[in-house]
This record gives sequence, C-alpha cells and structure tokens, in this order.
Amino acid sequence: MAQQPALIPGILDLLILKTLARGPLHGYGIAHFLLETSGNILEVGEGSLYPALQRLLVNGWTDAEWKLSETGRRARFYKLTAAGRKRLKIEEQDFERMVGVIRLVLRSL
Amino acid sequence: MAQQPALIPGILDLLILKTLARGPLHGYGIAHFLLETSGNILEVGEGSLYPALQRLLVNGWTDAEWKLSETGRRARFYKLTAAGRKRLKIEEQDFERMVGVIRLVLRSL
DNA sequence: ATCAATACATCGACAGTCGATGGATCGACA
DNA sequence: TGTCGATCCATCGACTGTCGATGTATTGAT
Repeated sequence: MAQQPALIPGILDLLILKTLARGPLHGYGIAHFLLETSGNILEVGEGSLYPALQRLLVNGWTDAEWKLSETGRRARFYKLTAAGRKRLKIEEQDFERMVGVIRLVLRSL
Repeated sequence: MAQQPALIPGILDLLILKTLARGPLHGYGIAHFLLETSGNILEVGEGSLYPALQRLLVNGWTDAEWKLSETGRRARFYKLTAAGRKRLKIEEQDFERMVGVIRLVLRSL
C-alpha cells in the first residue's frame, strides 16, 4: 500500500507538547484540538498519536494520570512536566530555525 | 547507534528541486550549495542525497547526464524537467501551507 | 608521496508515520 | 430493546526517509 506523504514529518511531538501547554488533556482531546485549530487539516491518526504520547512519557516530558473526562469516561490525561516545558521551548526554536534555513534556500536565486 | 534528530525531515526533495531550478548540477555541487546557502547548517549526507536524487530521477522530476565538471572530473549532472518544475511549485506550496498550519497551533492559546 | 577535495554510490540501522484493527463505554434515537 | 455514532484506549505491520559508515576513483596541491 502506497503511503501518503506525511504532512507533519517529525514535529508531531512539538504539536502535542504545545497542545498540552494549555492544560492536561487526553489523547482523543489532543487529536481533536489539533484538527480544530488547524482548520481540519491536521488529521493525526491514532497510530501516530499514541506512539508519540508514549515517547513523551518515556522521555519525562509528560506524566499521565487516569481521570474521568468531561463526558464521564475513563481517560488518560497527559500533563506537561517542567522538563516538558523546557523541551517545548527548544522544539519551538528548532522549528523556527529550520523554517528560516529552508526559506533561505527557497528564496535564493 | 542513536540517530541525530533530522534537521530536514521530508523536505530534502524540495531543497534539491529548488537547487536544480538554478541550473543543472551534480550531487556534490548540490550538497555544497545547500551547505553554503544555509550558512553551514544544512549538512546533507551522501546517504541521504543520492537516494533522493534517485527518487527524483525515477519520478521523472529530473533527468541526468554525464559531463565534465568545472574541475575536469566526470560528474552526473541532474537537470529539472518540466514535470520537476511543476513538482517544485507544488512542494513549495505544501511547505508554506504546512508551516502556516503548524504556526496556527504554536500561536494558539 | 601523500593528503584533501571532488565526485560517484551502496549498505544496514533506525525512527517515525500511516492505515487497519481491536476493544470498551456512553448517550441518543428508533 | 437494539444499534449506532462518538468518545476513548492501544497495538500491529508496512513503508519511507535519514543517518553514519564504507568503498571506489580522480585531481591538484604540498
């Protein structure tokens, strides 16, 4: 099966980190927020989302807690740690730096 | 061996296409141009470059020709095709669109 | 003679995304 | 009552693309 070219290659972590900076949220909520905020562009599949969430957890950028969501269901809420907040800043800077460098090439000529 | 986080995830093709829009060039020259233009940031390894070049060729975005380089060595010059020029436009737009969407999230809150 | 730069290319390891799939719960509606 | 869509968790295999290492060969400078 041919793969779609990824819209968001490598920056999913950044997007999640930023979403969690607004407050603790569960996986489904994160996907929902990203979809809404992007004007229905960023469709983060669960097969991308949960590995990413796992990554963040393992790296200590988030911690997780089971709670009840607004709708009354059990949900795992992820929360930014202090390290996560630091990491977010770094990734934001990296992103802007990368965009800047690429623009340098795209605008050359 | 731990992998370095990729500086340019998925947009190498775009960078190469753009470089070739300035005129036919060989692999080494492309890497050199990218390195210079980016202020020594974009270090494209040969293990990334040549597969990418192969990709572009197979997709018909470029065609290749063996010539003598400025320094008198045999070198394979890659040239943008008409399809490649179209593709470049598309990838440039995709890139800007993606950056815009990500900024939407990064600036939310 | 030797070394750096120029030039090609391939290999295996690895990370990350994708689509598909599976399960469970809840409210609404027929 | 049954079932359906939305909410919520998670894993799997397939695939792409990047990376570092490695190998070859030529040229010019030291």
